[in-house]
Amino acid sequence: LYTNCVLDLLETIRVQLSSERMQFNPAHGEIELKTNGSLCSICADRATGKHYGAASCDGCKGFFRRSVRKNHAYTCRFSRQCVVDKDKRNQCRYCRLKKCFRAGMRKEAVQNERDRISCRREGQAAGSLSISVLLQAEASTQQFSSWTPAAHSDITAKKIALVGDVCESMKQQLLLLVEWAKRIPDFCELPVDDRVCLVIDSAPHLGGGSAYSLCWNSHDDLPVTGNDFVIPVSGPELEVSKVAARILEELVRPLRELDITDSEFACLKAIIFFAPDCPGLESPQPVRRVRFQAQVLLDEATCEQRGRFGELLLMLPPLQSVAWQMVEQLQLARLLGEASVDSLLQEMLLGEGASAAATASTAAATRASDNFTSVILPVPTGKFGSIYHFNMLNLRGAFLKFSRQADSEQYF
Amino acid sequence: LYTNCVLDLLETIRVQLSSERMQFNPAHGEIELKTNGSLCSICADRATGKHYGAASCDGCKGFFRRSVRKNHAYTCRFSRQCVVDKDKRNQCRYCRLKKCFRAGMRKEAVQNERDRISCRREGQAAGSLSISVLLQAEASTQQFSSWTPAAHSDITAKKIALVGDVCESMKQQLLLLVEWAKRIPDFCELPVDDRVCLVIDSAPHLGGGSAYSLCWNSHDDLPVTGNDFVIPVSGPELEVSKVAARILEELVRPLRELDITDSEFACLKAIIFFAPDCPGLESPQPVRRVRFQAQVLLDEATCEQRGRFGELLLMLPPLQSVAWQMVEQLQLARLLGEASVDSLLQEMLLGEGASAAATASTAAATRASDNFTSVILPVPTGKFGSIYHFNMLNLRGAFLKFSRQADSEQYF
DNA sequence: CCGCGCTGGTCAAAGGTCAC
DNA sequence: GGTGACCTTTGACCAGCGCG
Repeated sequence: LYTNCVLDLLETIRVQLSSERMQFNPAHGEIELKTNGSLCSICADRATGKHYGAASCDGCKGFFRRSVRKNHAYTCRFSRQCVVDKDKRNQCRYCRLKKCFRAGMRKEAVQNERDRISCRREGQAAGSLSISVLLQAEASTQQFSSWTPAAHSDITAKKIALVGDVCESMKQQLLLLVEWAKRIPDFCELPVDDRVCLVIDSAPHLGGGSAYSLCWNSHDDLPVTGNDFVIPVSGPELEVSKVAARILEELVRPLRELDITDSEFACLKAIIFFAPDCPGLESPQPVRRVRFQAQVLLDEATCEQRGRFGELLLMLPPLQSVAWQMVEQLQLARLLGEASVDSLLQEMLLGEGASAAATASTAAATRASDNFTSVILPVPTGKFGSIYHFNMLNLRGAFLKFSRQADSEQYF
Repeated sequence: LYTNCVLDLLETIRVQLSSERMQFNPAHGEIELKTNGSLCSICADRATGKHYGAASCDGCKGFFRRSVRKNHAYTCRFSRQCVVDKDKRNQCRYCRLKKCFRAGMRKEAVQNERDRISCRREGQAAGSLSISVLLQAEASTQQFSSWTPAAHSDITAKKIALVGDVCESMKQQLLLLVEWAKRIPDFCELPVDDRVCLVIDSAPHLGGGSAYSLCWNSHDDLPVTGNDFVIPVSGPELEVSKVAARILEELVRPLRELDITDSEFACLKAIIFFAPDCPGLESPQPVRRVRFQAQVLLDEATCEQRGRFGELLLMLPPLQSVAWQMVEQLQLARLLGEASVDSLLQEMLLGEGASAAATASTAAATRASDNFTSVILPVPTGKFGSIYHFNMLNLRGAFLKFSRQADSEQYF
């Protein structure tokens, strides 16, 4: 459950970061079309060719070689967001090296002595999981998402999110999560019961929380939900605002400072999703194995930047904590009768009260999922009855009821 | 404009030619002693090469750079005709700078400021935190603990832990935690309020979770508390047993498989303790810095073993989750009246109901703390009143009440 | 054969450091 | 706070190697 929230939070940050990048470089499209190969992709100086995997100038080439050779560990004196251009490229070596890696330079391309280039060593012996698989899964899921960063220019036109809107956003993210998981071979090879377990358990982390912290407006520092609502830090609903404040402070700010890449984001998402401690898991070992592969991939994706891998992994506890609080707030609001929690989401997340209204309210979602192919087989009812695991929210029970409904099989 | 370009071009060619000449003339040393090429064209000191367009010594080079960088406007106290030589070059800045320009120095050749090098202080620039500091803190704390691993040969002789026993164990761990923190210089340098925050906030994690998961009996797979009780997986109290099962499955088993070393454990403990997201923290940045150092230390302590660093960090989410559940169970038990939670622990962890009995029941703990030196200053009462942060457990409030008690200052 | 692309290396002249 | 002897980093330029 909490994993889903976390994943949702991540999604929001990722989208925001990509929109931020577009804001800061509005004309990069034209320039790169004309002088694609002649500009250094790190500092925009005149490039002298491809070096270590990226078009770059002699300066960045030499800098990268020296840094890799001497195994330098730079530290940014500011907030790891320094501008790297021709004039300022020598002002922060940490950010320059970071941009080298980000531009595609690989430290394996730096040879010592006069080595022959050992070209064909790059294999996928580490397992079937790879960065490209994760990135592709992410890209495939993106097309289902109705939300686009470019559309978020006018913040004042957006409605303020109430608890119900947050729930709706989480529901949408949940559907996308299933699609995402189906794109990962390791997931498909798991036992069907465990597949259900993982999706259900990770819902709040990836479906709820992550979407918020990622869809925040860079101008106003306000989180934006997947369905185009603004979550105000001080709004009409105190619970929602509290969560928004925590998202900004504990998740958005650190991730913004880290300036997470797409690859890193993809790995982090997989690490959160493949949770071996997921309650009710029949065979945790395969899941643990996949998570191990994912965290090793993340380590590689951070490109030897001192402490970066650790900082990214240390996002998980606050992500879990915020997701937890978010679900708790939703339940609280429901108990107080302040919001009309969608009955589907209620079943999925809160595990109480099956209602007849569920069928109607899930109609839209069902239509959206018509194109989805089935990977998770229909869940045999009653199989989960014996499983009980302490949890503030009995999600498995909720899913059981949900899966008994006729139209629910379409989600999987 | 064009003239300038031409002049610049000429200068470039001239520089290139002179450097070429030097390359082709390995015996230039003798010759240049006679010619003006080895003399600073500003002060006639020995030149160290061409700088900013003119042959000059290090002194004039540095003077010119500083003057240009800081955009200094000097004035001559005499008639702008001062003699500038090796002895008198520091007597008039105006005339020295004038002569620099006249000798051919161009202010365009002075570049922007670069990144710091600061390689000399790298030995201690990594921070005062080190493995040895952490190991020493751990060792110093151990002596206060009454529990010794060797004494645990007879598992059958131990009593089965009830909720009350677990609480008692947590209270002891809390006291040890304060002692441990005081051994870390970075902790002592924090503001007093933030020190209190960290201790209180990490109490469930370090006082509860990790203490149990690490004090387990290797023969019988049963967790053992600090005060020599066994936590049964299937015991009279269902809540306790559930926690025990999770501890074994999610914490003990993975840690046992990893075979965590003392150094790694010490780092992990510091990473958990220095939580920048700790509610109520005044200045999170120093805490984040210390945690960064700690996680880098852990990375180094894992000795390049593939994936080991990640696996260790991935212990934190389940640790947080178990700690959370444990405290929740204790509160549940208290509500049901099944256990007599020690009033001190109740205040510290559950944040409710100050009781007169607290003084009596903490007598033993107070005696034990007589030897502790005071590092955290007495907490000014009322200072935390305005701080409120959503938490399942209002620990800060609990601590406030606790700190108002007369004997509580001894703990810090 | 020769040019091209991408390695490696060199070292003048930039930079920064820190007792004085 | 400036000075300057002393050290590190930068990047324009050159050579070597594999390839089409």
